[in-house]
Amino acid sequence: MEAAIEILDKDGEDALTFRALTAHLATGSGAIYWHVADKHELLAAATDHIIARVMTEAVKEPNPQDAIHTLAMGVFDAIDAHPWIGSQLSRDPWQDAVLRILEGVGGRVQALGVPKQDQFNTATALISFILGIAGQYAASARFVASNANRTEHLGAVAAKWEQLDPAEYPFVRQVAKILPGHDDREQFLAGINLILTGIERAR
Amino acid sequence: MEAAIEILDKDGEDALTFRALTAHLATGSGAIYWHVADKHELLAAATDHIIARVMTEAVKEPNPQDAIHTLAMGVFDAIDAHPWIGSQLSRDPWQDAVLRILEGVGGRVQALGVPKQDQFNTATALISFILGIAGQYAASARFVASNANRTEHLGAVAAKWEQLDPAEYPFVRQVAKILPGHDDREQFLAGINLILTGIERAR
DNA sequence: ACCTGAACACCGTTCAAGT
DNA sequence: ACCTGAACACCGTTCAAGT
Repeated sequence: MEAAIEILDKDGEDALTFRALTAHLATGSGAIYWHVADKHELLAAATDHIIARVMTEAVKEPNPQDAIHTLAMGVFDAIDAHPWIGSQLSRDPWQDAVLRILEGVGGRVQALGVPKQDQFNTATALISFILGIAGQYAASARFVASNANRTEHLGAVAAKWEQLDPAEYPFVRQVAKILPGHDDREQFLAGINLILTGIERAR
Repeated sequence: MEAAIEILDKDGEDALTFRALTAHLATGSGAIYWHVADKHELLAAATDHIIARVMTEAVKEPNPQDAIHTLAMGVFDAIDAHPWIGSQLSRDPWQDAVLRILEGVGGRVQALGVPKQDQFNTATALISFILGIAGQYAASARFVASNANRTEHLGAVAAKWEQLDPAEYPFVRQVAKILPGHDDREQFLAGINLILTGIERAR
């Protein structure tokens, strides 16, 4: 598990192959298959390994709104530190790691006083948003390895957006100016707050 | 393009290989590579092909809230009809198809009267939620081919949830009862409405 | 019970050679 | 300009054989 995470963190998700892992552990592929059913289970276990730590740390917060914040930011930071988690989370909604997040979010949704029949839809809405961000963030990370060429990459995307047809893409052209300077973290928090406001209002 | 979509719809995303496509078109792999850079571009083009149609159909609606509804449901229905779109959308946030959705959503967010500095975060929050659902829905579709064993599959998931430790997973155990009977479409709409309520309130 | 590692059945992609 | 298809450099997974 640790060896797998090490490879994923150092060289990205494509670098984790059974051959790379067997080389790293000086073993045969059969040895790994004895402990894990397939590659998907390997990735899911590695993801759960990290998310589990994030969740237990976020448990302390007593205020439900704040708890959802810390919880969501915990997931965000985990994805930031290990971008491959983002792809894995958005790939399979029923893996253990997602279950942990659902429990954490769901508990706070309950504490928020959301009526019982709305709790499932409310919690999964938050989860969907978080997983959506996860996938997007992972995709960005795949393009840009270092933070140095991140701004460069966003600049290139923005330049492409500004060359779109003004009649067809007025909005995209307008936000192209904000894109290179925008803060992912703030953007994520804004989304969480939007949903929290919706929850509060609906209640 | 049509041949690729045909294969994807009939046998799922794993079935689209260059070998399957060349066999279907009675050509060589080089012929495809002449028109498309790589597999990712092929998938992105196929996705854009379908999303483009959805978007132009949703343009008519004058009321911005209703427009966001039709637009989101259009994407949802497209994923329902072609589950591979879900994976593809959540994989790359900067592909053409996502840009189309962003423009559609962004325009309505503007029409909703959201202050200029909040429009980007608001529109991308909606996009993130939609892409999050896209990934999850595609994952479900990967597990269950027909709708017949969908309920069966959800029942199995729910049964697993109910066997979790009551102390650690109280919320998940509680919603396990609702899971098998729940309606994805309604769940999706509830999420959209939650965000729309948040937008309205913030304004 | 757990590990070895060759072998199998695939992939995406390239590129010299054709028309 | 566009296509052919063999060849390359990989994959995940299996399984007889070992300890």
